[in-house]
Amino acid sequence: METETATRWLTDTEQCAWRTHLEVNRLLTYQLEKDLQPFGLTMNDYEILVNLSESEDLRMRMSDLASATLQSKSRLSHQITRMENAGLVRRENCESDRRGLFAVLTDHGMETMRKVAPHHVASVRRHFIDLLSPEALTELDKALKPIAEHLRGHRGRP
Amino acid sequence: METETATRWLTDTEQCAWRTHLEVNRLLTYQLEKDLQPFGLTMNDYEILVNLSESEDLRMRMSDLASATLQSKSRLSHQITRMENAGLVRRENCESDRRGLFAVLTDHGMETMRKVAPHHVASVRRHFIDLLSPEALTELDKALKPIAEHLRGHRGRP
DNA sequence: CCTAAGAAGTTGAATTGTGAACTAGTCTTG
DNA sequence: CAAGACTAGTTCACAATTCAACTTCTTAGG
Repeated sequence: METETATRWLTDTEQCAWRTHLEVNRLLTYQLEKDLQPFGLTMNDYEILVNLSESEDLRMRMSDLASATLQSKSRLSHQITRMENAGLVRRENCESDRRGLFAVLTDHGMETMRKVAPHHVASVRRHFIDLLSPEALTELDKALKPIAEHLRGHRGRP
Repeated sequence: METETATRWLTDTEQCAWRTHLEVNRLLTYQLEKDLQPFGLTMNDYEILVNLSESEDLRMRMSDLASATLQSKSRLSHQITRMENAGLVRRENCESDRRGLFAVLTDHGMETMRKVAPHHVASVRRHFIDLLSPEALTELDKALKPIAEHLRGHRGRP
C-alpha cells in the first residue's frame, strides 16, 4: 500500500536549474557530435579511442571497456565491430582467459586519435570549459562528484 | 593552411570536471530512464507530455514541439506516431495553415501524466536535486545558463 | 574430477534514430 | 496571377541500440 505522501514538487529555482541542466546536456552533446562529424567519428568512437590510448599496451578487455564507457556488452560488441571495419581497433584473444577478448588500438586508430584530439579539445573548450570561470569549474566539479558517486552506487548497469 | 597553433590541452582540473560532467549526464539519464520504465514511458515520451500539458489547449504544432524538445522533424514524427498508437496523443489538422498539424494531449495522456509525474519528480530529487545544496543549485544554474545561451546561438538544429 | 553456476562475448530480431527525398501548402514578387 | 522559393510534415532506406537467447570457457562445491 502506498503511503499517501504529498509530492514535493520542484520549486521554481529547482525546476529552472534542472531544465537548464537538461538543455545544456542535450545541446552540448549535439554540438560536440557535430564538431566530430567531419572526422568521421562519433563521441562513442572517440571515447573508446581515448580509453584505449590511455591503457597499458593500448588494449582493454571488452567488459572493462564496456563498463568504462557505460555501455551494454552487446552495444559495445557491435560498436567494436564497426570500429574494426573502419580499421581503428582490432580484436585479440586473451591468453589467460580464453573466453576473453581485447580491443586493441591499431596504428591507424592511434593516428586518428592524434589528428582528431586537438579539434575535439578545442570544441570542448569553446562550448563548455572556456565559458566557465575557473571558480565555477571547480564548484561544478565539487557539486557533481557526489552525484556521480551516488549514481555509480545505483549499479544495475546497461 | 592551418595556422600552427599549439593545442591548449585541458588542465587536470578541467579534465576532471569535464569527465565528471559527462559521467553524471550519462548515469543520470540512464537512471531516470530506468525509473520511468515501469510506467512504460521513456524520457522522450515524458518530455513531450510535459510540453503539451503546459501548452495552451494542450496542443502544439509539430515543428514547435520538435524545436522545444530539440529533436529533428523526422524523429518527432516517428515519436508522435508511436505515442499516438499508445493513445497518449493525437494529431489534429491546423485550420490556419493547412500544411500544419497539432499534436494534442489526449485524456489518457493527461491521466498518464498525472499518475507518472510524482514518481518522476521524486526520481529527479533523489538522484539530482536533493544531492545539491540550495547554493550549489543556484550556482550551477548561474554557471550553466550562459552555456545554454551560447549553444542555442549555434543553431543548426537536428 | 564432475557438475552446476556464473562470467565473457556474440548474434539476431525488433525498436528507435538519422538523413535525404518527397508531397503539399504558403509566400513573394515581377 | 503565375513561377519560384520556402515551410510543414511525412516517408523511405539505412544505421545504431536494445533485449533476449546462445556459445564457450571458468570456477566452486561436493
